[in-house]
Amino acid sequence: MPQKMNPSISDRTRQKIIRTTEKLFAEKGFRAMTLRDVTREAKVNLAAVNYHFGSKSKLILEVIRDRIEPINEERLKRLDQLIEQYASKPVPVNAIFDSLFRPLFESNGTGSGPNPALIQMIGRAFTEPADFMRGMHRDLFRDLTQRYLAELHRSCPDMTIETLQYRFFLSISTMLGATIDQVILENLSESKLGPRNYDRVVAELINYASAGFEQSAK
Amino acid sequence: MPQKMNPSISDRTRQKIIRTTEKLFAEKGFRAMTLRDVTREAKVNLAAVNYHFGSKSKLILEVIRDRIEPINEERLKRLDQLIEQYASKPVPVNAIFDSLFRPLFESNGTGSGPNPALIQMIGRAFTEPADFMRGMHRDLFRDLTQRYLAELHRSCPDMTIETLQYRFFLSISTMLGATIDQVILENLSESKLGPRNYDRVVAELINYASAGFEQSAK
DNA sequence: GTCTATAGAACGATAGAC
DNA sequence: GTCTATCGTTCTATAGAC
Repeated sequence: MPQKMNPSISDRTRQKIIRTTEKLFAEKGFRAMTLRDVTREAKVNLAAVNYHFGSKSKLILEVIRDRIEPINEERLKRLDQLIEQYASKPVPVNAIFDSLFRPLFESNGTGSGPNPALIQMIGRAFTEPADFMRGMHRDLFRDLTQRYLAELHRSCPDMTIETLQYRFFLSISTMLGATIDQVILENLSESKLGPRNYDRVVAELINYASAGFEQSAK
Repeated sequence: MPQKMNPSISDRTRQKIIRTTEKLFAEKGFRAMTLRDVTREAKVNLAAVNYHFGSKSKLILEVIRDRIEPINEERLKRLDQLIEQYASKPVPVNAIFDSLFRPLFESNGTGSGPNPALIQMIGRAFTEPADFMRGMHRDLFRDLTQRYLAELHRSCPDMTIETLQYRFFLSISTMLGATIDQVILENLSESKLGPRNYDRVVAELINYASAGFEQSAK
């Protein structure tokens, strides 16, 4: 039976599988990422995946869950800090989006700066059409969404709930698009936007989404 | 040898394959969409796909290309109309985005109103990680992108080229996110945003992207 | 916990009759 | 142009030795 309580033993195998899964799922999606790919690149035995994780589905679900949960915790932590900081006054929209977007792009999972594979993997997890993903979306994001919608409503009290939901959805879409494939960005721009300048990407994303959400211009 | 010149003969088989491919690729992506699925649902023989299209890859490339090209033509037609309409003055950003987004959501491919499967398929085509898609992205969108970037530059002369590219990329991301999966939207909103209210989606999308792009608020 | 070997199923593609 | 039948490949998953 796989044990999850003692990380000091040699579940280096486990960790190698997780890291390689993250990378290959980000690049290729669920169906195109084969266990043979993963085990070959991680330099572990093919049978190790089923021993440690039970199945391919359970592997990918566990990897995604393990990566997203700390990010969502960090998001809520920052949101709470903002609410405290602004006392009872509404938090500015761009500060709310900062707390929502930045933890994703700063997340590493290993402890050393932004992790492109992880960022891309989370975008992929959202657009992955495999059936077994549906339930996970709800589990991981329902409460978070309600929390952010409530806070945005407090900041934009004149906006109808429906409009608020539409614009929040568009903001999430923008964030996901910025994570999935920077190759598209390179193709579209024919410029040097690609090389993982996440500081700039995050800053642009927060400004863009805030302006789009509030639309005080029009 | 498959013939493409005479649509009056019975390539009803061809058409049934194309429509079913569109639907299943939109739902499941390239790898998870099997030819057995397609031919079963289209009620044609399994061997018909290879007879008419040569291979699974050629099938999906042909379907995507046939659907996207008319949309891109319509986009450029509307953009030209705007330029004429505004004489030599810069075209407002929201009008530019209108010409870019609306043809996608109004596209049908069959001649009768918005086609959800087609809209979703185009979003899927962008996020599809399969290797053989890369070249197609560039073929179909490089010129279009350059054209729109040039026009947006004329409307926002004070914006640096780099910023312009970043924000245009974010606008494309927003559009794609709005096409791919309305199930996510339903999960996130727990509301009745889902039922294909494309008029509302397009209007919100254009306003959102225009405001995000210009950011005259901040 | 790691390995080899393989079962069992599904896939894309094609040969050949009609 | 449509069909049946099947080849060859690749996949997930597992049995069993070490």
